[in-house]
Amino acid sequence: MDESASTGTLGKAIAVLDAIARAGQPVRFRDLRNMIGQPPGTLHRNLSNLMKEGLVRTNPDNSYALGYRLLTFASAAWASNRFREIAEPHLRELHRQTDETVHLGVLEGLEVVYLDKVESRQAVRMHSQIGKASPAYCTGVGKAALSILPHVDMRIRVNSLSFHAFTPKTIVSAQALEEELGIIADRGFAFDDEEHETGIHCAAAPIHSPDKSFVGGISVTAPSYRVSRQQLEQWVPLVIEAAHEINSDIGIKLGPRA
Amino acid sequence: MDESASTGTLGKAIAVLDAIARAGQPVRFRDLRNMIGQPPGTLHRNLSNLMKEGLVRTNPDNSYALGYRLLTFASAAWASNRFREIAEPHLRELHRQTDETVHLGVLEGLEVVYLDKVESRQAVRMHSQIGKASPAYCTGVGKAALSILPHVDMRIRVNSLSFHAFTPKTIVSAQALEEELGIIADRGFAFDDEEHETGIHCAAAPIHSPDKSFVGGISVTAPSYRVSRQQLEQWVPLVIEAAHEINSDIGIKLGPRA
DNA sequence: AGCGTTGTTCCATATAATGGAACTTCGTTT
DNA sequence: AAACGAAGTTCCATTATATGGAACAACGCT
Repeated sequence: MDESASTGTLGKAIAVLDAIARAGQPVRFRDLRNMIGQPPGTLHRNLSNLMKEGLVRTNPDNSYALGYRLLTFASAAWASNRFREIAEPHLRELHRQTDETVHLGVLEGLEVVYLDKVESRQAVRMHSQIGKASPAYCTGVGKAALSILPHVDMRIRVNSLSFHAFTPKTIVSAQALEEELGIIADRGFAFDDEEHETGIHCAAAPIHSPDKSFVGGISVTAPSYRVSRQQLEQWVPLVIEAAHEINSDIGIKLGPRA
Repeated sequence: MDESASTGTLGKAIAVLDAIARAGQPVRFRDLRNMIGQPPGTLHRNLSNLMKEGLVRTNPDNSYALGYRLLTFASAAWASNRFREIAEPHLRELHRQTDETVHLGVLEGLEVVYLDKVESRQAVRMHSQIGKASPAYCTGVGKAALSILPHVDMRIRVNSLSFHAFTPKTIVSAQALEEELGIIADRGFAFDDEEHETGIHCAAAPIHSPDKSFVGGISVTAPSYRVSRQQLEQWVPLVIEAAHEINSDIGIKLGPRA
């Protein structure tokens, strides 16, 4: 695709942040050198600047990790997000109806970023999923969102994907995905049938702002062993209804042009 | 603090992000111009670059908001944070013992950033507090953390504070704060007696890595109407014990030099 | 203790940011 | 609806900053 327009100095600095994020654990200077080919002097200065800004911190063993200020930015981003705010009561209602985990996600390029989550038992990590980015092609929310894109846009994205078989059921070809998206577009909802994680399936429906500047989806997720496919199918009308209400609310609360 | 060393281009870009974050709502181009005095061309390019990087997004009405990628970075920062991970079971235990809200925070300059939270009823917004930055001088965790800093460092920070009386009980002078921090340092724990928010008080204890590269605290917070000062005082040993265990675990799990 | 590796500093050069000004677009008023 | 003013965008010569090779320092391993 056309990534022609460069973001210059900022891009290099963010590339460093991104490398640290992708590592998923504290990384050493040399690891970063291997991940992004910046020369020592440059990398060192980038890290130094990022540290001064609080976006990167060091551990005593000279390993680098993401800084706490990122949490502060994310907190602000989350708290001020109107779409999330509008969707929230509907997520709660959907959760009340199903007693299963409900997600709100937004399409960002080829990925879905989860904006909110309501889950039954706060069992494990409540917030761990917020902000998590997952591939759009193997998640319910992602497929639902892709399905409502203008055809040209959708094809461009589908054709720039590189597929990975997370499970035996993961869709791994552009043709198969396009076909699936066509079906989803027609019926207005998507299933994720253990395509991202074995034992987990979900039903999802797309949401969007009137002008499609915001495209995402909501889903009800459950473990296959506990919730049957039939049960999931019975929830579809609820998911769709919630999605429609969110769309309607966005139109009302953000104005007709939103 | 000595912020003398500039972060150049990156700093200007982050200043834009920060301005959007501080606004707490979508802002227009002209608002940003007023907040940070960047000339139109420069501001426009900064915004444009930040958008290409996914750190800023636009609403249809040309207002700017924080981008979703910030959530992804924060998610990674949170998930990979060893201190938080180590503290977590102790936060849960403290919560089990008190049945009130328990916080973990880290000192960042003059502020406290909340890294984790365990609360009784997941009533309102579970994650809303994670990543939130609050002034160190009027929060239990903040005062506890400040109290264990080397004296020089502490004085520098205290003297660069600008105080704001959030409530009638807020400490608003460097002298009073230093005195309070001395008391806290001696006894090893802090109270926040409605200093940040009327009707909310808490008991806190400092935590830190052996080399003080990480300095923070934990607290039990409760509404004054429901939990008396006496009750809070009875919890102090529990808070201190949890803090000691966290300190010990950090020493063990991150190695003696951590 | 010595050596190889990892991380840091320096500086002439190349590159990207700067910001004034001209231009376009949008929203508002008459 | 047209005209006006304000908001936002583009352009480009100038200036400031990033670049990265190389020399240097610190660390950790045997």
